[in-house]
Amino acid sequence: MPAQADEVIREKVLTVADRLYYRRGIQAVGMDALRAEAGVSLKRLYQLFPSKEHLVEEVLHRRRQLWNGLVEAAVATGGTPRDRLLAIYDMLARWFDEDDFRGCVFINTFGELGATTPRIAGLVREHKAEFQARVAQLVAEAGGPPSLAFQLAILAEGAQTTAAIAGTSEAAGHARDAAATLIDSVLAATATD
Amino acid sequence: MPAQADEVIREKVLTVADRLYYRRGIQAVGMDALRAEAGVSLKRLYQLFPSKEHLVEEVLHRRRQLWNGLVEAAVATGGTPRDRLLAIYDMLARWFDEDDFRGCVFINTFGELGATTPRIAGLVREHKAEFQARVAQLVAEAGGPPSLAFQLAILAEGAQTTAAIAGTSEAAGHARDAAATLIDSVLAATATD
DNA sequence: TAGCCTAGAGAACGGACGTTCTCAGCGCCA
DNA sequence: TGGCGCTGAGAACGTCCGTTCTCTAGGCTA
Repeated sequence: MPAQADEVIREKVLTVADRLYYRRGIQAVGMDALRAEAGVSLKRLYQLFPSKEHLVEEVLHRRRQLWNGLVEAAVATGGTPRDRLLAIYDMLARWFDEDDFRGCVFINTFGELGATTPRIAGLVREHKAEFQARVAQLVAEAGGPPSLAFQLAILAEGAQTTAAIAGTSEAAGHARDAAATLIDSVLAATATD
Repeated sequence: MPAQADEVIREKVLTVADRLYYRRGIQAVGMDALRAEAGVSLKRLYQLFPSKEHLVEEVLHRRRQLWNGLVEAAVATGGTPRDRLLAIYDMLARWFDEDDFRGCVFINTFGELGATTPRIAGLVREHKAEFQARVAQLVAEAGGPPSLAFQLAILAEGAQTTAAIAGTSEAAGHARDAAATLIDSVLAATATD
């Protein structure tokens, strides 16, 4: 048996790394813990990923795609542009309620490594910029101005941070309510133009 | 000369630790770097603080008092309750514009140590709860409901996170605008009751 | 002046971590 | 069958960190 195909092992390692990093923090999870949990030899680990930093970057890349998928799934529910924007906060509420929720990976990673690892800080910045751009697109479809998109993105960030630290999911509902108020306020104003 | 008084050295160490921890992250700053920067012997360091964790807790305690002072100073500018609430976001804008701004210490520390050090996670939670309570008090004085206070607090958190990651200070202005909209929306609604 | 207490400088210790190396075992092809 | 190359297991290496220990020098008291 030629061991498992590289791609399968890669996925396994990335999945395990994502779970452990998210639960305990990146610096707290050594390559050896990863090896043990994933059932892979250290040699193979370093064949697949040249260094821990490369591995971390791939984990973040996967998280980014996962996040984008969640956003698109929420937005795809259809309805009015207003509904589609608010669906993002409903998605947040479901996420916050998961047992192992511990905040936004990117915010946590920025706090842990942003100061010492510029590459990682850049990845986090790109991810957040991408989300902001998506929100701006949805806001534009709703006929709202870019400033509303900024406000809605800030609400989403604040909800994630607040839910993580407080350990409760209620922030999602409050953010949703605030978003609805902001959207309606702006659309009412433009409607009267 | 009996060396400097303990209290003076304590302050010096705490000031240096705060600066280095904020700039580089806590785990990235060893006790030896602290010793070098503060010009104190390791012996004295461990006489003043029994462990690194105790030192970190004191640094966070000082940051909490500093933050509370900034909030009170902003709020003390007077004006209507609405003005006093919005003054918090003006304070944020000034803070974000400082050269060495790198986000909220508590959010960063939660991301770095929250998963592994429950005591520190607790301190962060307490700090954020205290801020929320203060906002709730100001909202109550403005005649608004507790839900508005939640929304305003989420905006403040989101602004801090967004400004830190993006490296720009514009989030404060957007958060302020959103806060004004939310406040006016609620007060208009209660005014019609 | 003699002895003692304290402080500072830095070595030392124990452990953790990222990364590399060794070595024994096993499949594969000539 | 015999050797080659790859594999996994884990030891080893170099470094760093939190914490403690040692040693030396100097000032204060008697």
